[in-house]
Amino acid sequence: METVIKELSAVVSDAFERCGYDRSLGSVIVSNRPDLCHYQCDGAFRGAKAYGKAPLAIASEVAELLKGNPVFAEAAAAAPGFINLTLSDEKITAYINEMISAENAGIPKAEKKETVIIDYGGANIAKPLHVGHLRPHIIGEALKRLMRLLGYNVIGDVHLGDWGLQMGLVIAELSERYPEYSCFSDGYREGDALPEITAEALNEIYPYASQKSKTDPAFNEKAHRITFELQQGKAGYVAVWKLIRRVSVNDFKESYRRLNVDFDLWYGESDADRYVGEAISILREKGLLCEDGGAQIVSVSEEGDKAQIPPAIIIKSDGAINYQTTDIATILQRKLDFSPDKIWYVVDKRQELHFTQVFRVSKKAGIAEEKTELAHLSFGTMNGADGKPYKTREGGVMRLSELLDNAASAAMEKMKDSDYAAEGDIKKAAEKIGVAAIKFGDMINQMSKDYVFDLDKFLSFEGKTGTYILYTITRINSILKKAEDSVSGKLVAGIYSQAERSLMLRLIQTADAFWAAARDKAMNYVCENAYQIAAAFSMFYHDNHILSEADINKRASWLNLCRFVRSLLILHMDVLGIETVEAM
RNA sequence: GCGCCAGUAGCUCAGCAGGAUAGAGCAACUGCCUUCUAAGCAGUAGGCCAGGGGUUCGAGUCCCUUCUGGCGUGCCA
Repeated sequence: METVIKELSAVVSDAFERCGYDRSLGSVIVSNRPDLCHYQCDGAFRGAKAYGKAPLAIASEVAELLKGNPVFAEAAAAAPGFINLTLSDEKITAYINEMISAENAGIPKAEKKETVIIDYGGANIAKPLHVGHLRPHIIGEALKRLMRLLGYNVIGDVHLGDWGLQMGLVIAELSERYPEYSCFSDGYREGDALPEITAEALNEIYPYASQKSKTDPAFNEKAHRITFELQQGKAGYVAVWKLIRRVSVNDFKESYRRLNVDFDLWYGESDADRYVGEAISILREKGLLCEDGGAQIVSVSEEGDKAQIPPAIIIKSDGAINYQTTDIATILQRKLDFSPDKIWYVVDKRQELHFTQVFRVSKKAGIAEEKTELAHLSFGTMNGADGKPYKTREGGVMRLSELLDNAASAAMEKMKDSDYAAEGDIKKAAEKIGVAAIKFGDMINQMSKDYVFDLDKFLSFEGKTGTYILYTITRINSILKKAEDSVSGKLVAGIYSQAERSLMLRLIQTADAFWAAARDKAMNYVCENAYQIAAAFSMFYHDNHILSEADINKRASWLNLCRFVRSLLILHMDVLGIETVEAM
């Protein structure tokens, strides 16, 4: 299937061409005057100058040709030069019938099955997940699902932050607390006992060590040395590091399970370590590497830069590598393993300069091929109601698990009054509703902007929320359950009401919304489309009583429409990585 | 200082390659449950799209500029 916009654009472009105009003028958009028409074309304005004609004259000529087409109930030129297109009920119905019988609601797939690596998550293993980790995980997961649905070969990599100074800091602190363990000395042998480490302990140790390094130069020096020695493979440090990594990742996985987030690759910065040597040799061979103040750097300034961009530091003066180096080595690794067409990084916008440096070095050195798209999909900060980075009431950083608990218990509270939720499933459903509220509430915002995270707003479960979508689905479930006649998934028979028509017009925009989301890497389009469908359904539901409908055909048609709306909403939620509930 | 990003209703945000009358949710006010879940539906009110200049037949959208805010700015990640 083709999306409606593509299909209509082709029809209108043909008409422009037959009238002697350039077919590029025939692009169609969804009407912004739904009172006048469903879709519109503004090409006559653009053609007016080139052809020396009034826009309205061109529009009229083209509209005249479109009039006979059964796709349209009406195709008319409107002053000062719009072409207004109203679809016929037959066309709307036929399109939806096609969607119903097609795979994935007929959303077309990409022409080429390109490989896309999405690097998202990126949590630092030195400490547990906090609310700041929410965005990269859920947005990355949703993008992965969207691109996969659209026919791309998508690889999600968690890319843990596990190879930098933060590890040196934690190990240095542990060595001072547990000096008796051999892993902190040269005498470590494989199998020697290691200190007990829990995620809870890391939550305290890392901030403590980080603070200490700022006031205690000797400790700071030690942490840097340990970082270097770890990267050199010193056995005791590697053993402790592996333990920390295991403990943290296990802890992360619990939150990932709750968030419905999963990865194809559980790599970290450390996994690029074996490519660091080769990456550095390439930089050296190409003559890009130079020494500066004891460090090995690569200059990245280019003609046309508005400001001097600082060089990438490949080897620090203390001998250790930093995360620019591991990110460059990771690009090399990915090229060798997957030869990706695109690598997308879902990372905080504050790292923009870092990625500019990494991308430039990689392209200059040929570590990334010229045709490979390297993109930093930056997201904004999650702020509290005061406009500053989100904190708990006590001023601390809220753990991600705590946030999820809060959302689940608020949903639980609400479910208690429900007559519908099955007793045993309430807890499960409440958890899903809480997660849906959080994820939808986040992703409906344009990702690059900072946004205000208002917990109460998410937990109110009213209005334009994930809960609204889930609620709409449960209402449909309820109808379908009560409709004893098992209507086969056959076709919609006709259009009986305005609310129904509006709903159907929303449904047919889905493929365009998904493709626009992929084009702009904007999951908020998918959220918005889901909301619009649910809202249109609610109106239809309110205006038409389905189960008491006496006309057999009408009733069957409506039930099928309900069934399709449900599956389409579930498809939206699935792309967003949000699970739905049977009843609530 | 320089660079990047943002500024749309009281609040939180949309506005998907410049199109016709700028939309939604919340909050406020009015209605609607003896028929499918009221976590809903319908309605009222609320805007010099930060200010100024430009490009265009047409600007919230593009360009310049001022103001305000956030972030970044060579050995943290």
